[in-house]
Formats: sequence, C-alpha cells, structure tokens
Amino acid sequence: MLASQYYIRTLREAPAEAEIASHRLLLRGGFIRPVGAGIFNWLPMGLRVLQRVEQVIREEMNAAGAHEVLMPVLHPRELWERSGRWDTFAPTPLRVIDRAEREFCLGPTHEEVVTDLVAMDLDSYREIPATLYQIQVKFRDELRPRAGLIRCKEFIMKDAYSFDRDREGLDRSYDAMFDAYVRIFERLNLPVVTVEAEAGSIGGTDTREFMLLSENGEDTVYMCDSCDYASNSECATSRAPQPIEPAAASTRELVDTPDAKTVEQVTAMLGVTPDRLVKTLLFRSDEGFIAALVRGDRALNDFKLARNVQGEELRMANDAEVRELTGARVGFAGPVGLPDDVRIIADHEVSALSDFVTGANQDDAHFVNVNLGADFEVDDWADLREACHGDACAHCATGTLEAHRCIELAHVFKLGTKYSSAMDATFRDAEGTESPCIMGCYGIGVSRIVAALVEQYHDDSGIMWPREAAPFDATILLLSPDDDELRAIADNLYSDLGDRGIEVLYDERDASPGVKFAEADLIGCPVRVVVGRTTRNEGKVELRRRADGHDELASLEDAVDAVLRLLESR
RNA sequence: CGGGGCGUGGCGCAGUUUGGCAGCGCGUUUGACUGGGGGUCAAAAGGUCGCCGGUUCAAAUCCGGCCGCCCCGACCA
Repeated sequence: MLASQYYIRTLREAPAEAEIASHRLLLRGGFIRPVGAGIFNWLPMGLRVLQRVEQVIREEMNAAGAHEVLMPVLHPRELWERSGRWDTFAPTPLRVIDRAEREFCLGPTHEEVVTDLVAMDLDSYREIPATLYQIQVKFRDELRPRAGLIRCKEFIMKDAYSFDRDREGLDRSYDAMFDAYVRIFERLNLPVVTVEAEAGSIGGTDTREFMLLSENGEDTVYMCDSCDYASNSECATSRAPQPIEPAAASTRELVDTPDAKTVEQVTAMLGVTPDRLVKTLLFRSDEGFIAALVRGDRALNDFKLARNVQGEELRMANDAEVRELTGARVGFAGPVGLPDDVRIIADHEVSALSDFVTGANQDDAHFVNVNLGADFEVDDWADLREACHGDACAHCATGTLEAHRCIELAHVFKLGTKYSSAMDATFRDAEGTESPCIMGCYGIGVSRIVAALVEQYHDDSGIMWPREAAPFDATILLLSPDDDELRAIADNLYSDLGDRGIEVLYDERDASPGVKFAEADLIGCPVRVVVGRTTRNEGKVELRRRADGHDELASLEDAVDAVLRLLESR
C-alpha cells in the first residue's frame, strides 16, 4: 500500500475523551473514530487489524471443525419469549418496533436464533455433533459504555454454538473450542489466563473466561500464588476461618446510634473496627424473606447468595418491607429478634466472631456484645462474601489469593438443554427416541481483542502490533522521495516484499523524516525498513523491530530475507 | 440511574470568576527553503462559542431548560 494513496489519518494530539492507552492510540493512529458513546467507526487501518484478528479466529474455528454461518441482527420478540429471556436478559436488549408494531431486539447474543435454526434443520443423531459460529456485530444496552473499544454498545463478537447427543459429546465439543481458543490467543500473542466464572444471563455450567491481566480491565480475578486456582471475583472462594466457641462472656447491650446507617458511620460512632460488626442484608425471594449476614468489612456476593436460595426471584427488600420486618428504617437491621419466618444465612466468617455489633431492629440503635447462640441462631452457613486480596486459598493448604485487574476476552459455557428444550431443538437417537440437543456456547470479543492488544503492546510513541494482528507486516520509509536512485531502491524492495506475501505500507510521501518516523511508531507495524542516508552511503537499508527496538542493517540483496526473518522472530 | 467533570475553527486548550472586538498552539492550504525523529520562514483559509429560551444597550461569559461526551459508582443498609 502506498501511503500517499492510503487513508492515513493520524492525530498529533489525542482527543481529550480518551484516557486509557488503547482508546487514545487507536484514535491517534487513525484506526477508529467515535460516533457516539460506545459506538465507533472503523477506519481502513483499523478495519485491517480487525479483519486480521477475525482471520486468525476463523482459521482456528475452521480447524476445530466449526462451520461459519451468518445470523441476523434483528431478532423477533417471539423467539426471545420462547426462551423466557425477553424480560430477563441483562443487560436489557435494545428493542426496536417496525411499522406494523412488531417488536424485535438487536441481538445481544444468538442462542435463540441458532437454536431455532438448528431445530428446523436437525432431525437425527447422525447429523450431530455440529458446531456453528459467526463473526458479527452485537448490541448491548450497557449501563455505561466505557474505555473505548473495551465496553461498547455495539461491538464485534465471534460466537459459536455446539450441539451434541450427550454430555460426553458436549465435553468433546467444549474441549475442542477451548483448545481452539488457546491457539487463537497464542497466535495473537495474548498471554491469557483462564478462570472460573459466572454464567450470568447466558446460563449453564462449567463456564470459564479467558482473561488478559491489565490495569485497565474492568474485571477482577483472584489467582492463588501457590496452586493453579484462578477465578473471577464474581465467584472466587476463600478458605473459611475456624469457627470459635461462642463465648457469650458479655451481655448484649442496646446503644443509641442516631442516624448511623452505614457501617462506616456506626463503627465511627462506636469506636470499633468494621470487622467487629455484622452486616444484615434483607432480601425477598420466592421462598420468602432472607437475612444475609456478612462481616462489616466484607461485601456480599449476590451470585453466591442466589446459589443458596430457592426459586428465580431474588432482590433486596424495599424500604417498606424492611420496616415491616424490622420495625425500623433501612440501616438498622440485625439478626436479633427478626420474625421466625425470616431465614438467616450467614457467611462462614461470622462464625469466628464474638461480642460483635449488629443493627437493633429499631430506629437509631444498634446492639453491641452480640453473640451467636446467646442472642440468635443462624439457619444456614454458606460462603457469601466477595473474596479479597490476601485471603487464604480454599483449594490448597498454603496459598494466598492475589487480586488482578483484567479484561475478559472470551467466555465458554456448557449450556446443557436450556435452549434446546425451550426451542425444540431435538434429535432422534438410534432407538428413535427424541431428546433435546446438549449445547455449549463459546464467545470471543473480537473488537475487544483489538483494544486488548494495544493495552498489552504499546509504548509512549505508539502501538506495537503482533504480526498476526498488524495492519501491515512492515512499513518502508523512503526518507528522500526526490532522490531517484533511493526511490528506485525502495520501489524494488516494496515490490519484492509484496511478491513474498509481505503486506507493506510504503511511505513514499513528500513529508519530513520526523513525520514518517513518528507516524510509523504510532501505527506500529512490526518491522520498519528505512531507505535513506545509510542506503546512499553504504548501500544498506536499516531494519528495526517495533516491539523491542532491535536494529540491524541489511544489504539490498538480503533485505527481503532479513525482513522475513524479523517477522518470524517474535 | 446517582455523583463529578467537560462542551469555544479538524485536534489540544485559554477566555467565563468581574458581561464590552473570539484568541493561542498544533494541524490544513499556498509559496520558498529544508530533508534522519511531528523542521523553518512568509501568507491564507477556517468559528451560529453544544441547542433552545430568558435577562441586558450589549451574552462564550449571567439565569432557566434541554442535549451530548468523559470519569467514578450503581441493590453492599
């Protein structure tokens, strides 16, 4: 590609809206342009990167035996009614209405569509296993788009869906996808870690996420420093402490805590640390009211609570319900003297406390010196709290959990029959018995990978693309475009590299050397070839590897091979 | 949705407190010079100051409403 003919739109200064490196550099380098919050144009250079990432994914998916399809963006409401997700999927799908007032959503994911597709086409066990995938735009009505390409309202995703006869088949399909993902991230030079995760609105079990550790990520993972346990903070567990014998040495006492509704206010007023307080959180579920107890310095994990509760519904009690249950306004709930039908579930850590503080179930008052047994009974013990950095690992004897920020790049799920049952995706086995397919689903955030690559590979002057994702393999800078001899050398090199399958951005523009160097660094092709002074004086071209600044000289005859070698070297 | 910040030529910003000619740097265009890290000189183009309304002799500036963008948080009592 001749730079003079190409659509290169770099910015000398980053737009003020961009804070993180990937957002800033993708804008500056002329890869993307904003349209609205979480909505972007892909410029020619950015599209090349996106397409190369897609190509890596496509090759590995095909190699794993998956078949590419393309499904629609527009999903009829009826389809989502059948899976029951029209009203429950979070984040809420973007909805649209046509002139006949038929309702649709813009697909946030494609379980419904693909399962319906397969339901129509699939009849016999002879036709499965089958895995279908697509690379397509997805829409999600995010609470808040942020961080450039990392969280968008509209983004590119590769989603795959497997259909099997039985659990063993699902395991094989799942493993095949898992292995393909490992190869994809290897080829893209992204050192991901896989972690346990929550299935969320997709559903299913055995879900794992592929995470890139990065300060600018929005997720947190906990990794054990001793064993190989790694989990999203959503479901990370830590080792429960040893319960202590209830001492009951002290007697419960009522103290005035006017207007002290938060843990912070109560502990400040009473002069105790938050780990001496037990927080009582009231929930409403299908089975009735639930009081969840965690230590004052801990955060309750709602996924964990939900796992210990029957039924679908689980929400915080509202102000009126709190008053009905406790006789007090929000902020003064405690386990002592709650109605008998309120089920008390406590986090294991509470069992190691004595003489603690709780709400008194009356306005502006708390209890001190509360003790298990003496003052109240716990119905069920469970792991309810968010894990914390430094917690003891629950999976080995000696390890400690370490918190890391990360970017979620992919997520794989074993779905089972959730969708195949709902959408009638059934097959007949050899005996003629009809059963629903056993499904798995596998997603990769393609556009998010582009951002992740920049987060992982950049320096102060620009991007350092790994070869498989780079917009061009190499760039040639012709520093003296008016010098016919040098121009002929650069022209030849450009064409020779092209003949060898190397995609080159050839900067033959009438611009100053400084501009060309700065722009080449910003755009970040893996190898830079300079034709200039050294070529005129010594008959050699200069090669530099963008990733590490490695420099070398090559004679004109060796130049093409040298470029190839540098491309292969990392 | 709650909180905070911002909105002024393409980009980055000053000017708003205290109303009085709409400015600076970069980029762009033209010409000359230059030619190894966003070069120099000269000239030029480019703005309904986010939108609507109000106050005023006069509004980028004050008041009201709305819109957009960015950041933090979002049932944790």
